[in-house]
Amino acid sequence: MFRGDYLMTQVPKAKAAREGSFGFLVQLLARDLDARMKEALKEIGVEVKIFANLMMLYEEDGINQRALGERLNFPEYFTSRNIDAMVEAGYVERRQDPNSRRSYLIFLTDKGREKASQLPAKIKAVNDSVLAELTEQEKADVIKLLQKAAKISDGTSS
Amino acid sequence: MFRGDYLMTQVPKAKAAREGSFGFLVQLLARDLDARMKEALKEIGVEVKIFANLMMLYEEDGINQRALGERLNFPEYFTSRNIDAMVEAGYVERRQDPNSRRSYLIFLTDKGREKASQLPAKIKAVNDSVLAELTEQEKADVIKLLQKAAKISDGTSS
DNA sequence: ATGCATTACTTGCAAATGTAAGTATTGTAA
DNA sequence: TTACAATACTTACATTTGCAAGTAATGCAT
Repeated sequence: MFRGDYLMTQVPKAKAAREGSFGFLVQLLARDLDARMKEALKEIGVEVKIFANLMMLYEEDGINQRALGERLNFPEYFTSRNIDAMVEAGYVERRQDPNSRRSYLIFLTDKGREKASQLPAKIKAVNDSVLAELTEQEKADVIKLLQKAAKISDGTSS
Repeated sequence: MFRGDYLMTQVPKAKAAREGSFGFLVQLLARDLDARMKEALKEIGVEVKIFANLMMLYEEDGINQRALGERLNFPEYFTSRNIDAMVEAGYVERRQDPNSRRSYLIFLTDKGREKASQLPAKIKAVNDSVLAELTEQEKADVIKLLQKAAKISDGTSS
């Protein structure tokens, strides 16, 4: 066992309170997810900070930076720098929006598309590993509940 | 409506994929929680980065930095600097551990305890506001499921 | 009791982040 | 048409972060 156990007197109550807090759990899981994602992405040489934008563009490119950021709830400055990094990595390119000289449309390069194509499997693997303890039904349930909390309609409109 | 809508062609599928991802939802909620907490804490003049440790100490002080960090899954350097900040704010004090000259025990000051006493209400308010769309049963469900994912036993052993 | 691993904590430094202020372009209203 | 607001994006600067390396004290095996 470990020395310091004598400090543990009367902790259970505090522990329960904290671990029963939605906020605490979400923060804990967010950090865990992030660490696992970082690991998984290392295998394909993609930085974790880039991956969300890259995935987004894989689903639809030719959008401007503002639109890209909005879909991920990222602030603009972040998207701006993120795209700098992706351009530098050779994953995307900025093209002038034919309708506005103040905005760019972002397009994946072939290299970027190739990298992005590897992302869905990684994302799924990480999500599955974090949710490994849950049954399929429970996974569906927790996602539905989180969507409700995040005020995201679940799309199933029938 | 807003210009740029012409860009939205064929987005629904991508949107659904992203919003159905556990990881995406957790990150989204984590940022939301953080922003709301920051707001709520502003009212009582407590920095968000400090609040978790302060809350922890309110539940039990007189523990060392390592133990404190472990309970929150925070890295040591973070706890170290966090305590610096709390000491500076006059919320806690470091006392030599009578059993070891290489560790400190952290105690709340009266001022710190007073601040900390205001935290539970704030935490509850933020959690409630994020989970406002859910019924009581759903709240309990989502917390239980997240605990299971985080491999935290829920304590109810019977 | 000596040497070496471990524990507890801190810190230097490079990189990442957030804020606020900047540029340039476009919309809009008198 | 001109002036003022709004949009799209960038960047300077101060702070925060994270890693790795540091200090100091302790445990532990020989």
